[in-house]
Amino acid sequence: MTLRVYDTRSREKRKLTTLDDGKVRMYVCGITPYSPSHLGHARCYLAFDVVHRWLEASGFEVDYVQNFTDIDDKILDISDSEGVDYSVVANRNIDEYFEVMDAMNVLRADHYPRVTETITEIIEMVSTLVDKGHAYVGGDGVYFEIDTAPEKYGQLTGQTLEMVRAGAGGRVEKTGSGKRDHRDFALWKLAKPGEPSWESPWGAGRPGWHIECSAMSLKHFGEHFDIHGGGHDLRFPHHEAEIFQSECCTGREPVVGYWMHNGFVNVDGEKMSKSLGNFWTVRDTFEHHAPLALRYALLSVPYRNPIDLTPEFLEDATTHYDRLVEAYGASLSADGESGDDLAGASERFTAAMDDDFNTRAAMIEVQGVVASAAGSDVANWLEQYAGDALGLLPSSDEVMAGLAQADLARAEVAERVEALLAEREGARDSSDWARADEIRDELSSIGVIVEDGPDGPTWHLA
RNA sequence: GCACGGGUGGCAGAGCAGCUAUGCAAUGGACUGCAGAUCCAUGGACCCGGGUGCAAAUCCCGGCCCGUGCUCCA
Repeated sequence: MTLRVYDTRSREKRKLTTLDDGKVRMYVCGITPYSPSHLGHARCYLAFDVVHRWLEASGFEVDYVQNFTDIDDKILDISDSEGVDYSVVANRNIDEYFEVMDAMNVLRADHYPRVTETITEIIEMVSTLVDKGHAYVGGDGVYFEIDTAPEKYGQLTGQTLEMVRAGAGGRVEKTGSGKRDHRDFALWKLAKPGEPSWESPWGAGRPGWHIECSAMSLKHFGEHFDIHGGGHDLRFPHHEAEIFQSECCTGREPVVGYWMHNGFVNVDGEKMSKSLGNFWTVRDTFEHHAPLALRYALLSVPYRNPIDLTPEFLEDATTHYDRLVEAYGASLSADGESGDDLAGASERFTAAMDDDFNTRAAMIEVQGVVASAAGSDVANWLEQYAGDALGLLPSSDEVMAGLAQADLARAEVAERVEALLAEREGARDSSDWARADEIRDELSSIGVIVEDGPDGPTWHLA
């Protein structure tokens, strides 16, 4: 089996070969914590959580770094309006991020560097770029000069310098007053009065948006690393800017072996975004769907494709997720094996995941196993594939506790239900359907669902 | 406008050259007083027009349509 990964830069799936055999260095652009996490964040970090898990399942040692952009214009806007320090806003949303991601079984990365803890390295990197002539000091900050490395333009998006100039029209003119060329981008922004700032050779200020990722990856991984991930929208300008910064700083290229970009979450066919006002936070979604059901939904489309989110889509996923947990619970409680041959499912699952992490195809195999008979072998299979690899299962303790609780709840009403059912059977025997249905309605009103079968009625709690 | 990606059954959504995708829904049957659940079965799709193949959702060319990027964004 060969793991193949789609690389945005070469626009093809390539066998994964890493700098050091058996080891993967992976950097994923993290959030700017100025608001609670939304479903777009969930999709991204879920996607890379699966990458993380599958790389480990495939025997790689993974060093996973994900940053927090904890100082930024939007954070400052909010901290100003609330009259609190920027760190209050950032920390609040970082805590929230971890809470919702934990709930969705997202494994922790190895490092979560923050911009404000990487200032020294950022200043060093900017200094090097200035020294090498790739950056200049403008009136309001330090800028990277695109024309010093024009050959690096468009590696991820295919755009040329001329296209960007023509296409962006007048809109870019207003950004960055100290730029020589509108395509240049800020490495260091000088502070305006009252803004939080750090001392630098160019005056007090803070880092531009792009430089942090270059500085952090250099700090943690060195001049080259294997996988760089992020949302599709980050390809330009953010990731192309990183290529400029990192490669011009170290002189080593390419800085990244495989660029991976996840597709968007859409609502009614349009990108979900704050500016369109059509976004849902992760927490909102938890109101109606279990965290792992949401995970199920977001993994049921391959990570590169857009997901068009609808209530039906989420309900569908919830149905499947419930079935998965039910099958897992039944298999945990089962004596003996199912007798089904699960080898084919394992093979197809592995082939699917090896093909650029095709979670959709892999989950079809999970659905197949879910539909098979209960047994300890099924429980083991589900733990390995649906659980460890896809992160879709609650712990066995949790599932067993859930079953025990359900038994308890059932026991509490059992006596009364059995009495009513006995009366109903009497009514049915004498063909008194009105009375029988009346009793069924009564049971239904206290949350008991009655189902008649060949061996008499069975019941369960709604 | 330019760049990148996509257009598959009622819906969601895989497949990306030859073999039933799958799920939900639908239809028929079994079971049933009815309902529900379950089981079995069935139908139904590849945006349009060319081209290359023995063979094309699948590759190539040309349209049309949609999304994203070109400005902060996962």
